[in-house]
Amino acid sequence: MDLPAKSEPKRRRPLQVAEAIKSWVVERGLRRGDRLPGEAEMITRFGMSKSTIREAMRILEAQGLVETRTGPGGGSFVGEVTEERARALLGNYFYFKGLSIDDIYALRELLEPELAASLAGTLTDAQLADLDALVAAYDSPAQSPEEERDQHVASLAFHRKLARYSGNPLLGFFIGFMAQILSDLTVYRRLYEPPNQTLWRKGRAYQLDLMAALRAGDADRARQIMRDHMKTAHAMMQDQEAEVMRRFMAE
Amino acid sequence: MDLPAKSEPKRRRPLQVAEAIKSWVVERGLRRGDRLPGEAEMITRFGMSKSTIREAMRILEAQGLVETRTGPGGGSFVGEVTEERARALLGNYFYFKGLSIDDIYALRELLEPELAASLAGTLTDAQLADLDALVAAYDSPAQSPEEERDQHVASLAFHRKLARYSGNPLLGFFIGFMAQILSDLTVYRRLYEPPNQTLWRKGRAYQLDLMAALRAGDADRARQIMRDHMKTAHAMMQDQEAEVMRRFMAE
DNA sequence: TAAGATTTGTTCGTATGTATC
DNA sequence: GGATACATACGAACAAATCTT
Repeated sequence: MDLPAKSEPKRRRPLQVAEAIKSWVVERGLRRGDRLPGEAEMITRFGMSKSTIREAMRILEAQGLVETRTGPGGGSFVGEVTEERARALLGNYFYFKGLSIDDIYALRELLEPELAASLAGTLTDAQLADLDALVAAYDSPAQSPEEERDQHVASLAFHRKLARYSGNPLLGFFIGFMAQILSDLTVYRRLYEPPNQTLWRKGRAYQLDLMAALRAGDADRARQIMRDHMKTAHAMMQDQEAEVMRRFMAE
Repeated sequence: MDLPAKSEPKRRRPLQVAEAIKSWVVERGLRRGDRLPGEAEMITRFGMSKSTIREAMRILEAQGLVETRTGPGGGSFVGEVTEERARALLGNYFYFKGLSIDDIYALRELLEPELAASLAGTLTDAQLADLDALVAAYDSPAQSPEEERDQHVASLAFHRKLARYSGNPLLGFFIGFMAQILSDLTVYRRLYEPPNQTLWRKGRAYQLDLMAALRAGDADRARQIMRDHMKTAHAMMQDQEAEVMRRFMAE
């Protein structure tokens, strides 16, 4: 572990220590769950105080890179950054950016159809069953605004799950991120009121058609269904206030 | 500012404080540069020790949400998350994910052409001049592997700049993120050796054609040029080792 | 330039909480 | 339950940075 030169200015030491530990993890190719030196050892190795070391660990924890446990056998461990945390951290960036519904849908309309096409015929029975379970939330038309909202959130969960099943981690993350934003937005404001029977019928039809195409391995049809779906969803939300993300995402 | 109940278990207090401060910032709609209470006030407000408060501030700093300065008039301030930091934090997520060249180009081929099309005819003279300056790095064929590498990095900077000029922050970030990964990768491994005259001619031709289409406001042509460009670039890198991102991104 | 004021940054000793055996 | 091993929290003293005069 590189100690920052003892002659370094006596400021921002926690950050320096955090960066040193990061490099150390990379150099050794450490994996999730691997052990890091304990507080006591860090203190002697870096020649810095307990507080400084602890602040460094908080930095790494905040980024999701380490996890810490107390007790015997405890200590700090390399911690894989979860998708949830990555979404939250990226969400903080867009908090200040004034994202619009149009911005999000411009991308969804590009990406979601390709995702659907790429998944056609590749899903396992277990995965298909999971998706069916989410579609089941659409079984009957919503009787109240609350139910309508729940159905919309379930539909976004459907897209997130599709995204996770993608073999492409980048595509999966980008789509999951957008679904998360829309999902939060839907819960925050109460969109989609009042309940709308025609809308329900359409939404359900899309999901069922898509599942059929996915099972059949018909990529072109899956792509086309998703394209139509996105257009409809976009049109539906278009009237909403333009600016989203006026708060930080949950961690 | 919500104080976590004093009866809370005596663990993870810095994290609780950090979350409380986040909510406080959101509730008040604070903007970049707005002042946060000083250490002394936090200590009394939360009834916690200096160390705990400081660890909380390190957490927020690590996420890019606050900045801190010493001295009179100093203190902690709301700090807008920079694009650079957001890229680094998201990069940490993909560090563990084993991203492949194909993953990245699958998305570039979808997104970059639409970016080019959306920018056609919308750029200011100053923006066009900035882009020209980057194209100038391609003026003459590379004489060495180092020069070749510099040219490729310059070309990725060209794409990052295009992305920044996009009116869509989401599209801009996604494209910028991918360019950053490829740029780091190019510097890290020494791809594209030995120098290749034909490649240089092609790369230069793409950039010039694209600039012409952007100036002319010809969206369809810009899209098509970018599409071809992506296909070529993908093919060029396809032989490279599949796995990228075996280190953390620079902050 | 220098001194003083103000605010964060760092240290260290002590005490406490928590999980495992 | 007691012993052990580890992180967690506290607070007072001191260092460093930076603004003002």
